[in-house]
Amino acid sequence: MLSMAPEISSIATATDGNEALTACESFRPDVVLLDLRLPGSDGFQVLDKIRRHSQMIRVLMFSSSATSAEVALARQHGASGYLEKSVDRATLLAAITKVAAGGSCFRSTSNPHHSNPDLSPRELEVLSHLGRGLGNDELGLALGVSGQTIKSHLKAIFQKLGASCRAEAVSRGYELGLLNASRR
Amino acid sequence: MLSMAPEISSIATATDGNEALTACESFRPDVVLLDLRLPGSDGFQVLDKIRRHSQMIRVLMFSSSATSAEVALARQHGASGYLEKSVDRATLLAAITKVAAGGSCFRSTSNPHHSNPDLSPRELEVLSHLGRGLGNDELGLALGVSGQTIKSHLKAIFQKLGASCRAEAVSRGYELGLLNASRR
DNA sequence: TGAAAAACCCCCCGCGCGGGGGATGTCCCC
DNA sequence: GGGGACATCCCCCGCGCGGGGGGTTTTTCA
Repeated sequence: MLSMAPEISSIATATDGNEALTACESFRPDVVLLDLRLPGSDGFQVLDKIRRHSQMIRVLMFSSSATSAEVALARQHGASGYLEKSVDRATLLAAITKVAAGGSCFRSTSNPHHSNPDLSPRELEVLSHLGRGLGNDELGLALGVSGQTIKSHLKAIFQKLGASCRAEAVSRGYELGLLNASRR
Repeated sequence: MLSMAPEISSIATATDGNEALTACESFRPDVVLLDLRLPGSDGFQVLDKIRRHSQMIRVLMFSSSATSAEVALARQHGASGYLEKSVDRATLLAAITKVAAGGSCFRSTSNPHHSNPDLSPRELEVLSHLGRGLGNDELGLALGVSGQTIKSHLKAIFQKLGASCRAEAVSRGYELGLLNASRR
């Protein structure tokens, strides 16, 4: 996959953690694609060592499965992203270039058009009220629609933002500049 | 506190002077936060050994109390700063980055300007992970405690922030400056 | 040295959230 | 006229959140 992408040069490969570490020292890559399950050692340990050795090297975790706990751990340990191995070529390449540019990429499997999460006006309005601690019905009351409608909007919001719950949607709202702490 | 600061990586911890010394040799940190009262040895002795071993490593003394004699001693022995343990999060982080950049920080008493609904360090850490869409058990996994403990912390967080759910807590976190959108 | 705060863990329980199916009507634009 | 995005509304269902109790141990600090 990588060899066919003109904007990416695959400069080294490794079959275990030690190889990866020595390769990092030798070749100083911009991005490391790191498997979680490695022969002999834990992927997170390798991640730690790479990060400890150089903050310039950005690490993209690459695993066959993605439990949210593992994704959180990866983020905590300083990974720049987490991808399932099942992702398609375009998603993988996009993730690598994004990470290389200093960005992060933690959930991209289901939503290929995540670069600009254009929420509809109504969805933005719902999002802006999410941080008030209201239930679906109360929110519906505030916006003049039924609670079921709020649920529908929320489903769309979650998918577009790559969120799994209201709290994450709010967080992403702030991260993406859709929400602003000063205005309320 | 440190684990939540994106610009700072806590690369090692030590429980006594010897551990600190070996850790310094192994990890070559930019800055060492050094407690004055250490089990077995005097903090100043450890400070001397670190400085003797490498002038590149800058040491920030960290003590529960700060007599002016101790502060003066710390300066004489080559410490780059002296902080009381009661300092707030912002002061500590600012001091570390300043020292890392080659500066020094010896002012003991700091601003009582503390309008924050003071969450405990652990509560702040939990709050900072709330926007990731993790459940209580997953969150506990990420922080190394049980899901029940997360629930307990959340109860306290909700009460202190006046929030009724995770989403509202995240929102208040951003409003109060406890969370920052620029962390990645 | 002792009280207070913080961190940790456990129980029960109701119900609302989130995820899976749908449907309908309105715009707009090709 | 038909396709697409948007907005509205409905069903079912599992389970995890939030709220109410109860604890212990460790750390902090006066």
